[in-house]
This record gives sequence, C-alpha cells and structure tokens, in this order.
Amino acid sequence: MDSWVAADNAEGPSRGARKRAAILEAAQQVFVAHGFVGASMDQVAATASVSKQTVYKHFSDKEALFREVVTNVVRARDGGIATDFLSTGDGPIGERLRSFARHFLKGVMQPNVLKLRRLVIGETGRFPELGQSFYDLGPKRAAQQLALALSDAAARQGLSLDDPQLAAEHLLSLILWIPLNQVMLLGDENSFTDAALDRYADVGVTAFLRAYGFADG
Amino acid sequence: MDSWVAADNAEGPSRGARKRAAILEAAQQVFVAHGFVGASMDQVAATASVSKQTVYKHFSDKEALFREVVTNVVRARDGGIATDFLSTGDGPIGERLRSFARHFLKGVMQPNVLKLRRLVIGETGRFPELGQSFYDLGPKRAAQQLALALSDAAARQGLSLDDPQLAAEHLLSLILWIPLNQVMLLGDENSFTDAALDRYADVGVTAFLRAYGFADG
DNA sequence: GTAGTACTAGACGGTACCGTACCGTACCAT
DNA sequence: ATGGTACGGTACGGTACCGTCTAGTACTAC
Repeated sequence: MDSWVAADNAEGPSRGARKRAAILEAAQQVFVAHGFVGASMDQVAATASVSKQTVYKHFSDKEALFREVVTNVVRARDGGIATDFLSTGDGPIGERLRSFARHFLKGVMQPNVLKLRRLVIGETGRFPELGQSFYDLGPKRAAQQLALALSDAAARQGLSLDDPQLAAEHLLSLILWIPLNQVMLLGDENSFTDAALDRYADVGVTAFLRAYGFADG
Repeated sequence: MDSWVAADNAEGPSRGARKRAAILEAAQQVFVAHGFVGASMDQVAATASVSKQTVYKHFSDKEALFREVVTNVVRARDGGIATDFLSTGDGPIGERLRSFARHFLKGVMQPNVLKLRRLVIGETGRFPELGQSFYDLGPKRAAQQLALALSDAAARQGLSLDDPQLAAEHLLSLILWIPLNQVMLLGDENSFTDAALDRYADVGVTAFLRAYGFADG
C-alpha cells in the first residue's frame, strides 16, 4: 500500500497525490465554513469533485481529515516568519521591527489563517493538540525569535533587558491585539485594508520602543 | 399567554421563571461543552431536569436558546467594569491603572467567560451579532472608559495624548494579549494562578506608562 | 373544590450524516 | 495487451437529532 507515496515521478504529482490535495483544499473550505461537526463528508467529497470512497481511501475518518487540514495550513505558514526578521540584517532596530511587524501582522490577518484560528479555537475541547501546534508555531515561535533579536539590539545600545521574552510578547501584543481581537469577534467581512494594518504595526512598534527605552531609528 | 411574566409575586420567582433559569444554565453548560451544532436539545432538557416540551415552551428553537444563553452571560458581565475603574477615584494614575488592570484581567479570564468567548468566536459565521455584542460590551466598552480616564490623567500631568482611544487599546493589549491568546488556543486546563495574572497586569501597566510618558505612582 | 395552565414522559416523522459495500470504469506500470 | 489499482456513483445500515404531538400529572389561582 501507499505505493504512490514512494513514487517520485519527475512528471508532476501522481493521480493519488492530486486527489489528496484536492480533498484537503475542499475540506479546508468546508470545515472553515461549517465547523467540524457542521461539515459533512459528502459535502467535502462533492466540493473536491471526488467520490466519498476516495476520501476515505486517503483519510481514515473525519477527525483524521480535520487534523490533516489544520496541520497542513499551520505548516504552510511556518518558515516565512523567522527568516524574514533576521534577513533584514543589521539596520536600525526601529526599521527592522517595523518591517517585521508589518509582515507578521499581514501574515496573521490572512483570511485563511483567521478562519483557521477561529476553527481551532472553537474546537479546542475536541482537538487540544491542534491549538498547541497553532500556538507553538505562531506566537510562541515569533516571540522566541524576537526575544533573541531584542536582547541583541539592547546590548548594542547599552540597555539592560532583564526579560527579553516578556518584551517580545509585549511587542506582539501591541502589534496584534487590536486588529486580531476585533476580527475574531466581528468576522472577517469587517476586515482591514493593508494601510490600516501597516498603521497598527507602526504605532505598535513605536509604543514598544518608547516603553523599553530603545532609540528609534 | 406569557401570564407568568407579568406575575410579580413577592414570594420568589414563579415556577415558570425557575424552569426558565434552569434551562438557561443547563444550556450554557451543554453549548459550551459541545458547541452549537454538537449540543442536543435532549441533553439540555435532561441536564435541566426538565421535559423537552418545556424547553420549547420557553424558547422557540435551538438558535433562540443559544442567543439567549450568550446575551445572558454578556449582560451578567456588564456593569462591573466601568464603575470599578472610576470608583478608585483620583489616586495616582499608576495605582488606578494597576487596580483596573488586575480586576479587568481577572474578569476576562473567568472560566465561564473564556468558554463563552471560544464559543462565540467559533460561531461567528452563524451568529455574527453575538460577536458584535461580545465585542461592544467587552474590549470596546473598556477602551472607551479608559480613553476618557487617560486623557484626563494626561491633562493633569501636562501631557498631550493625541489619540486616547489608541492609547487605551494599547493598554488593553499589554494587559490581555499574553494570557488570553494563550488560553484561547491551549484550553483552560492550562490556566493561570491569580498571582500570575496580577503580574501580567502589573508589567503591562508599567510598560504602558513608560510608552506614553506617564509618571508612575 | 374547580378550572386552567404549566409540566412530564415518551413516541414519532422527517431529515441528515458517518462509514461501508458494491460494481463498473478509468488509469498506469510492465 | 493485461493485470492491478485507484476512482466514480450510488445505495445502505445504523445512529442521532430537531421539533411536534399525545396523554396524563402536578401545580396555581379563585
């Protein structure tokens, strides 16, 4: 079994892989729209233009499919965060933070990510480990990266930063809370323009720099 | 019909009112545990020790019951917020904010409120107006009260606060984000002690005071 | 005491859904 | 070409649930 997994044709993904991807995409759409209990496997199959039998050939049951959908999106979001902030090199800390903040906020506020976050929060009781993944690869990861960069920058400015982890989380608070909390409760129709998001990022960073005594730049 | 509503006996709530309250409490418990779709009306009736017929006599259908449950809790949380901050009178701004922050954070982190927030976030698609209520009577209301108090305090210290609303939301960000975001994704088993919450409140306020140039006190 | 109303208990129609089974077809490697 | 396998379409058993209905019981007001 699973012969298609090992198949490594140079001519694109195999038929099974294509079907699997279609099912995952359809399932994401259906789960996000109706929740775990509200979503039906028939609807997933129909949306993916696939037989229900095929769905069950690729995923053992509804829960397994749900888990795969969530971890899939979480994985897809991973990677772009850490490198982005560090790649800005060694400019003035204010500019580096603003660049990071804009990028990070934009990433978090992507409609797919928002809908998935809502879904994961709603199903925390049924799937606790998914919330854990979401947290670990989201705020936690970002905070760890930030903490390193902040204590580095503080050392260069001759500042003492006795709790870099807390500072990092405060920075994330100032950037994320306002738009994220609003959109979580109000729904993503009531969304923000890119300019509005950039402004939230900028004023958040500015407040953070003042709070922690960094020289803006 | 509805004759029991007008009944104003001095000897406690009428039978109907008692049943209604029992149903609401049971429904809150069941909805919170299983979500809107996952909860069953039979289970609500059984938990309330009430016939299903009685449930439908008090609430027209499942959606109406759900709405009533949510607005009920939201209303119950209302009121204690605004008065609390203002009642601390005119001490030093730092102390007043710390007192407010501790109280507000503790209120938001109450298990019932957390579970309900998760529920409302998960059902934003089906019940948009409930998220709106939750937002209006939660962060929005607090931010408005705070904005007034902050611009007042700023004036007394000779500071210019060109966007009090933003400042208020930044303060709320610093207080709420870390514990709230964590508990939303990780589940409330992984909760916080009162001392830990107080510390989050205090360091949040301290960072805010520095960011906005208030003299601590 | 008596009328009227809220309530209990259980059954029921209609519907939806999960996961499986069946059978014929399309694909793919050798 | 041919065997093996994934797939499509559909039907099915079993279950769960919503909202209604019926018939009998407890409560309340006058």
